[in-house]
Amino acid sequence: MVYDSQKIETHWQARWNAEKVNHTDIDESREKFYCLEMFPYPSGYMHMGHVRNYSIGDAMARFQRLMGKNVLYPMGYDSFGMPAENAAKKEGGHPHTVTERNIAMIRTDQERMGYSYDWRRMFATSTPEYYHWNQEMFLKFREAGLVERRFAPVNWCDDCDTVLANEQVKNNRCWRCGLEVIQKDMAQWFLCMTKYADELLDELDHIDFPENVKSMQRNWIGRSNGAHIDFQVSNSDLVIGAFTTRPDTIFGVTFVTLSPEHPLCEELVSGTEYEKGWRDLRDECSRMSEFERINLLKEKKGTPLGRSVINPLTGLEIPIWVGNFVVASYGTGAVMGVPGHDQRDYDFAKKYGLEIKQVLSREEGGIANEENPVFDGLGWMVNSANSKFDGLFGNEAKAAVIAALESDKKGKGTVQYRLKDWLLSRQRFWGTPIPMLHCESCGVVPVPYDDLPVELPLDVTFSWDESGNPLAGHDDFLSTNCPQCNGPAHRETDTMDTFYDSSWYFMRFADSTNKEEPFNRNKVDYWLKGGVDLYIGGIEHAVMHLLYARFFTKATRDLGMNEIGEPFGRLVCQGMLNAPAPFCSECNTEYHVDNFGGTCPNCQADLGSRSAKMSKSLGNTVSPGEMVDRYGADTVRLFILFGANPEAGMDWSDNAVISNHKQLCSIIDAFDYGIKLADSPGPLDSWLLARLRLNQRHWRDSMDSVSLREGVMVSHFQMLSDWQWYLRRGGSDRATARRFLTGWAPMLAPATPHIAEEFWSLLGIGSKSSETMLATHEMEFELEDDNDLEVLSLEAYLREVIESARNLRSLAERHSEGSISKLVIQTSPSWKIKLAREAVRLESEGFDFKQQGQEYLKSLELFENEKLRGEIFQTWMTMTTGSKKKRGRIHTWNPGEKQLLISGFDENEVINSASHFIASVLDVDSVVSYSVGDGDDIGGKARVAFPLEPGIAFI
RNA sequence: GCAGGGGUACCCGAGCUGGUCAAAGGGGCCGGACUUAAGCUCCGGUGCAUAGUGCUUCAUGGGUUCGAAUCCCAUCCCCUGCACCA
Repeated sequence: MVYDSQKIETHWQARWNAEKVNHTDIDESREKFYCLEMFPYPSGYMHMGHVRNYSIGDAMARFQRLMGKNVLYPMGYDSFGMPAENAAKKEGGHPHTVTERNIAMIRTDQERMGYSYDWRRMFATSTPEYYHWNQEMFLKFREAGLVERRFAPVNWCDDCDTVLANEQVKNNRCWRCGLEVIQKDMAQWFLCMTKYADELLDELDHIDFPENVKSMQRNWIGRSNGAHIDFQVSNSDLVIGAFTTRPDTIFGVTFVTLSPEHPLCEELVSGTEYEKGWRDLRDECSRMSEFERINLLKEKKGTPLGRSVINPLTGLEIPIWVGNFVVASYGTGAVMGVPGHDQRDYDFAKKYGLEIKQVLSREEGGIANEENPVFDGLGWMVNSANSKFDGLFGNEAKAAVIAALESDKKGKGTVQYRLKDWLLSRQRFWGTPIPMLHCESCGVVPVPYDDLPVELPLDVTFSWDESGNPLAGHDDFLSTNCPQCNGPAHRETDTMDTFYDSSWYFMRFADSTNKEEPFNRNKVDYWLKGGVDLYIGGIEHAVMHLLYARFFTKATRDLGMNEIGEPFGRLVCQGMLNAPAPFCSECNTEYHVDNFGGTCPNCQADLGSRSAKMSKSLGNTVSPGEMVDRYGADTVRLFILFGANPEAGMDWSDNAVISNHKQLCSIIDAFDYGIKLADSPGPLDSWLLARLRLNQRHWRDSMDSVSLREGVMVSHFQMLSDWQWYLRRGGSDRATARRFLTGWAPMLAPATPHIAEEFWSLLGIGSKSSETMLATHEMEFELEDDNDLEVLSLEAYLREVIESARNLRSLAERHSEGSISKLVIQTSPSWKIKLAREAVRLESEGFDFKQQGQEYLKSLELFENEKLRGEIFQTWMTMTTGSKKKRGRIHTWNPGEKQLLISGFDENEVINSASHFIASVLDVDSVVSYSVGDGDDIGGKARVAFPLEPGIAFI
């Protein structure tokens, strides 16, 4: 068979399509499997990262179909967002046009790869058919009290001309364009995600996510238990609330520090000599970029406010300061200073000469001394103003302080989160319009359900000259009437964050053509029971998308729309795809591939090469289309899956791609040859079929646990090398080959489906209708035979003997004068075999060789032989207890070898019947094997002959 | 600083519920066969020693054990996330 990948692949893609083999619907009689890849943004052609993502998903979807599961495997497009707007500006068109074109491009690429999506379910989020339901759910959330419109300082990106959610700000820079964000006060729409903070956090303990993802989400939610403590300002009604995780240190508070932006500051200092100091510090902080402010090396700075507060438990007055290290947005923006037990407070107190008080002891009943670095662990309370606290430890101490505060109404135990509500509104065009109106008399009013969807106008022209949101200047869109008073009103022009779209798309896939509601509850409950069974995507969404989607699922559950709770069962984060890039080891910098072979632009050193993440900026990308044209989709898929397990990073290598292509060619040769064999049963037939059964089990286990690399290793490598061994050993039977190939073809399907389907039809099994195609085939596994162990072990024994002989051959050459022409093998004498059987039998009965072994040996008739007695003893010990260095053979023989020993197989027979083969493999003229004593002791090897380890001599 | 994940032979990478581990598989490199010829295909080798058993190896140093790549402790280094978070 000539391997024309283009022809084979397009042929089968057309057939699968025509026979609708990938369509799935609810089938309660079968176990379901929902396989999903993270929603792609259609930015044009598919890139290698996509290829990796989908090749993993498709392999798993196909595998699960072979296992008889009812597989939901959909694809769609997350098509709202900025890039389409920018592209439209560039071209002077509409984002809608750009988006439709890009979707067509990526879909063509995906189809060419042979991914087995149920395309009937495909949708794009930028269509009114989808975002209609975004809007409806928004209104439902609002009715449930989950939507708020608040005036709040928000993160603003000037380049993107919009606000950003907290999650979308990385190192104070926009996650999309990298520009530094600034703070702006604006009225914005929020989704109250914090109401679900506890559930989002606690459920992580029960989800099958990778640890690093869980860890990132825990960090992000950032729950800390502690106390809110009210400090009354002296001679005033004002109260400063502070959050602390260490209420047990309350008696060590010697000052209170406010953030420079704290609203009370101005009131406290205005008109006093301290006002200037505060204003200077505040202005300095606001001028500073966030990057400078979080710089650890930066010095702590503060200024007193000239006022004091009262410690609620001691009644003592302590000064109020302002500190540049206090973050306004965390907790209350005020911190109680405990320099005795907090390093940061200690440094601050030292610098400004504030009092330092130790109130915790390292030992029970001990005392507390000033230490630097400070003691910030849990300890026993000492020096409390109220001695009833002294001696309390850790959590007990915290609880006692909280109880005292609560009874005095001066504070309470509380929980603080780092997680903020989800800032939903964006001042952009290409997103879901927020379905709200602003009425002059009624205020903010929701659009009635019947008037949904609020559609984006298509008669808008984009250009770089226009800044801001085109909706704000579009009168047809803007002006409307208030549904309550029928007076004039204008529409909300903010649109939704696109993460909203991807927060429920996995539920829409269960029912993507529903025109009455977002999705039918029964369908979602069927497909999403236990969550998406396998979700594959990048680690970059660990916090944002995965957290939003989890929140959404819980919120819709509480609206009665489903019963799921957690959207994703098993999550797999695929590793990076790397390719070589020029690298300067001096500057530790990678450069564009154009610099290959040149010198470092910075230091002029010769550039080396290093693997780096594929990126446009380095130019080290590889075009999937080009690779598919050259080698075919199956080769690209095989390379991707065999290159590394899904979670691991992998390096692109042209050589490896070529060698994978060769591997496919070899597999084709195997099928071509195997299919043409004539009836010729032989001794190797049972071995080949036993290997098939063993390989199938390994393969199934590996695939089942998404260890695709191991799976492919069995299906595309081990199976071939077993087949080749069969042929080398003279196997050549039609019926055996057919059974083997029939069992093999389905194993090839997950990674290389086209070639597998081709084989299936070559075998004459498939291709006639959808029922007989491999794509819909449910795999049957041959039961493992009781004899398999022995059959496999016999051949393994032969390979072991050949292996040992091969190793000895080169040594033997050095010691022999002429050239080597003959191999003489002496197998162990029968008494050694008897001992071995005896040892194996006893071992299986749990016999204690250390205690009773020698005595038992002496009881044997064999031991009467005085001439052999020494050797018998030594052999027995080697078999049973072993030496200091090496354990007894009864512990190192594997089950198969033990089986061989017990079965009483004849080593000489095995070797002699394969003598021609052994001779050819070892390049000798003849091979002869006999038991020690039945022939000459060549080379004195009788001595080393041991059961399963014959003496080997070359002459 | 906190948290998560790592450090295995020339490279990538498995193993890591302790013994069958000088350590799978692939790449690279070396050798052989085939061929007119190969960058094709097949076979073999790839820590050192060696007519087999021996020695030294799985970041470093200790420990547990009859026995450690695997378990425990400490140290060093790398990657990722969070971070003057109270």
